[in-house]
Amino acid sequence: MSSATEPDPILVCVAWPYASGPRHIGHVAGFGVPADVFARYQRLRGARVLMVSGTDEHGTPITYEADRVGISPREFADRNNAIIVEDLRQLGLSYDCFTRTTTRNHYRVVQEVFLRLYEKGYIFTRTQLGAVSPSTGRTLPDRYIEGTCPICGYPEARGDQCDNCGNQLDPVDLIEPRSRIDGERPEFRETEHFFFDLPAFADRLREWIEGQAHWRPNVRSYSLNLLPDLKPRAITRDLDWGVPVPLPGWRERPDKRIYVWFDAVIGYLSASIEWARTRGTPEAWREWWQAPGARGYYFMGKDNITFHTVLWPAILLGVGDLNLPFDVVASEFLTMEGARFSVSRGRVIEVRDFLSRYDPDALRYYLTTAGPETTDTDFTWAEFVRRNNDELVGTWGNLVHRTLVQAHQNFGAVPEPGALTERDRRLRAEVEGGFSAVGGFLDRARFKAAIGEAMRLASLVNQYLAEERPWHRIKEDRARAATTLFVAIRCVDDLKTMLTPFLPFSCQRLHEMLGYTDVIAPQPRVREVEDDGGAHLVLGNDYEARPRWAPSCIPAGRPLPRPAALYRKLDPRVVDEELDRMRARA
RNA sequence: GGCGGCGUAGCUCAGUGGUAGAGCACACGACUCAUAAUCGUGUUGUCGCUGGUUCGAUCCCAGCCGCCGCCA
Repeated sequence: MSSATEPDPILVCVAWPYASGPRHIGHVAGFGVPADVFARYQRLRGARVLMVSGTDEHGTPITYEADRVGISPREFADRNNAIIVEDLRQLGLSYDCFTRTTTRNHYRVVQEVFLRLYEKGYIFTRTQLGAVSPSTGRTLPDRYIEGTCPICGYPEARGDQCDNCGNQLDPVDLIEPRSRIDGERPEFRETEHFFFDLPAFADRLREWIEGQAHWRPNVRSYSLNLLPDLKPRAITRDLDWGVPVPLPGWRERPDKRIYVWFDAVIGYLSASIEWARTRGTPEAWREWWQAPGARGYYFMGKDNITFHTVLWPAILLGVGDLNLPFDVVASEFLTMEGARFSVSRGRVIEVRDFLSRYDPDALRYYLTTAGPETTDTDFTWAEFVRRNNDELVGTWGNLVHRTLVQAHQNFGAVPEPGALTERDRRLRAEVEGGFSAVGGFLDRARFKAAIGEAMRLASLVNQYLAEERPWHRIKEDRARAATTLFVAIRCVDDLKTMLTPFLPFSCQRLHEMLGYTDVIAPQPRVREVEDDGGAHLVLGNDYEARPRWAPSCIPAGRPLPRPAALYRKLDPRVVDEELDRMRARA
């Protein structure tokens, strides 16, 4: 039920990081941090939020990487899952359930979805020619095959296209084809696959997408552009690593698995179901997936738009009875010191590496204010240090510190105010207006604008202190200084609430410095969950949804502890140190 | 080859059919409570190029140049 006082349920679906290795800050910039800011804000305004994701662990790349390391795909996925879970925990991403695609629960849900679509006639079989490695018996994806281009004679054309002449190719046509893995010549065999009948949904998708006026324009137009060319899409592969096809005669086959893209998007649903089962309320997921007022927000990088605006909605339409996405918030790409992230060239900074030297809120601040929200943006160490020192520490951290130090030293408590002046009231009104201004931006997933407004208000409070000069005034008019500091503390308290979605760690510390004893920024925990005999890691927690998105009522007289700095200023030398590290990896 | 994006002050980026903004950098001033942080004032631009639509375009359209991405 929806009403003005109780917001509708909010489902926050976050793209599933691929477990082929540790993730870098570009990955979390695109979906992790924005999604968490959004989820935390929604909880603060009292909405019931369910935020789900997990590691995406099937697919050919993982089997190859595992082979290279000499372990099984499962072991390989286990390792990376553990690393990624720890990264996300340290970043404070408040998932309700961050799981993985190798759970029994996920297999079951994927197979149910498959069967439902199959029974409705949206899935059919078709025979095609596929490349197979003779020695391993494994299928080779087109881009893992190279050979001489039949059109221009370029000797290193890939199976899907020739980098020299740009023509699209079929691997069967390559002259002297060879595997990029081990150089051997692939065999081409007939193979039968299942296809999902996407064209059957083209009209419904068009009608639906055209109605989504609130989407980011590029997401909407990009998606509409895809529709005229929709073709049936393969949803199985010749592979032994993945979800088995749940049909008689297929289920037992060791060489046929559901294609990773199909199983991964279903993870949103399976993770929601896992969350509900684990907490002993197996039907609770329906509140976010079937209630008419529930809204699903999907966060991802722009490379994933197709899956979230076309493929997944088509699956949902085919299954029926499940809500389509309300918004698909796609971010652009982050680059690193002027070029794409490149693991092989050392142009990369992994999340865990970053967090071993810098605070999570410093990274969250940077990724929100300078991240790829609407256009590609570049991460540079110089800009990271600059924004940390000038903005996070200088404007906001310093406002908190100067205010609390003065209050603590002179009064030991929130000072008792006298009558507020016109100037006092003007500042209070402006800062309190931030709840609707910042909130309005956050409701529309406009994160840069939201944090920019909060920071602008912080500057206004600094300006107010510069004018009122309580440190000077206190010598002749202690009562007036008390009022000024009282006003400033209430503003700081307001800004703390507004900044909590962005900076949960430091705002929780500030919350306590202001004498509160409860938790405003709960953090996720890692725990083991039993799953039909196996166990897997889950990142999550029970977060309260309690309305706190409202002006400060902090009472005068409340004792204040001695304040401590919220943030660390960075030595500009770290820029060169980090650049040296990067060069050393190259 | 098809599709799409981007090109705005030294730098990073906003933005709007009516001749353009923020932060940083830079200069000067104020203050000294505060992690030498803060506050104020000021300077900076043929809004990629060429045409078109319009009374008027940086914002609409076409072509071009440059950078980038996606798809096949």
